[in-house]
Amino acid sequence: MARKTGSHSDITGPRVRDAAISLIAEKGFAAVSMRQIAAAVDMQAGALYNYTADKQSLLFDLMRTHMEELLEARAEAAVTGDALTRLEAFTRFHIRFHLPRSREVFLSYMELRNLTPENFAGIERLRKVYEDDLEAILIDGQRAGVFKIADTKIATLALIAMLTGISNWYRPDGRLSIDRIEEIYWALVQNAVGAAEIAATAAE
Amino acid sequence: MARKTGSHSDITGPRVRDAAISLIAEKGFAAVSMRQIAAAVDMQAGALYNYTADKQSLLFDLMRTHMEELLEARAEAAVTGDALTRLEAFTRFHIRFHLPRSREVFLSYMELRNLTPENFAGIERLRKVYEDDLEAILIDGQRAGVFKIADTKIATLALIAMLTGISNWYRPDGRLSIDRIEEIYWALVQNAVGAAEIAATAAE
DNA sequence: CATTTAACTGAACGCCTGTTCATTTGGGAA
DNA sequence: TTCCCAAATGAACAGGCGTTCAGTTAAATG
Repeated sequence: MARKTGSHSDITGPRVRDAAISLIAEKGFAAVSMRQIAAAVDMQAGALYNYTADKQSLLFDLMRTHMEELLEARAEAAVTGDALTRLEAFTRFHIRFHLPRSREVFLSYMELRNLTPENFAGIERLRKVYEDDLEAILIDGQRAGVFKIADTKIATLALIAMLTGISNWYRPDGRLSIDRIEEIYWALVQNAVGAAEIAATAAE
Repeated sequence: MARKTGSHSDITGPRVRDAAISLIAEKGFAAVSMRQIAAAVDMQAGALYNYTADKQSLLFDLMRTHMEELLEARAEAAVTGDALTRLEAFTRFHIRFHLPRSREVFLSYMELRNLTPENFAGIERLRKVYEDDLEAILIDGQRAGVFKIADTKIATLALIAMLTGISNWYRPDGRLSIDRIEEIYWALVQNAVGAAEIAATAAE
């Protein structure tokens, strides 16, 4: 046996990537073998090398693609307006983008240490773009007196950690809908940056 | 060669555990071999089996010990008083306990999926005790009208994710001291649960 | 329909894996 | 000082690892 009926790189390529994402998210990069990935798409391990140079490149490609899709989606969902409006847009975007991608989120946060130093630097650079996007909003709001933040850099990391943590417990069939989660976290974010406090004070 | 001069299980045991924590935190459980751990303490791989039944038990012991030390330290640092006071104590305790234990934190959050189902259940049970501790504080404060929280369960997870995220960027020689980090995060936590807002409203 | 090319197999490579065990040696007690 | 046991060694086991490649088959091209 050799080439399979109906086989096409356009079809097999995405299937390989999808199987790799699932397996790596479940077991971890180091714990998943090329033979396991191949078996998941009903192939022999050797055939995977039509789709990736090696195992390391496969991991990097998955993570880079995830980060690029994140930045691209964020750019498309860009919003203008005051800091509070933009913070709300960021919060809701983050949740809506990440919740349906629990495998990729898991993978991207867990497998950084399995990247070579060069590949790691590449991913970190993309991650920093996203963080800077949020920090710019916080700095703006701080300057406008709308937010009350002790340290915008720390607040950025704290908010992203809080929001990304949703992926650790969210289940599509769980107690809370995505809409409800958005509302709850938007309230938490608003409070955390001191926006609610200012609002209450202004209402005096 | 066989038994080494000055060798004692009381000494070698902790050395093995410490080397295992460092290596697993750095590379991940699946990526670290028993031979690598043994080499870090200058032994042969076979000798490790004087200290652990197998590789899986080693991981489980490391994680269980970490969680038990967390719960024990938390019990010792217990504070009575109103919800705000106890929330502050919890926040500061969490930071002070976790910051010097970045390896264990990393390991405990990353390697859950490498536990067998039974071992996983054991660790999750301990984790839940800690989460419930925080949620009890939030529920109390909510009832007393001191906190303004949409969903105490979610707020619990959000706060822990935010606080534990510190371990991802904290460096002992970094820009911020532990004291300063405590202050910044206590302000964020206070805000997030709506305590600051209540305070501001009351000051009208 | 003939030819080329893309997609895949299956075997092989050297190396590493967790774990076991007979054997050896040092430490502590009698 | 003799004895016993704790604490290691180092070789061996069967099996899995990432990766390569000659060979085979289906699809695409003309």
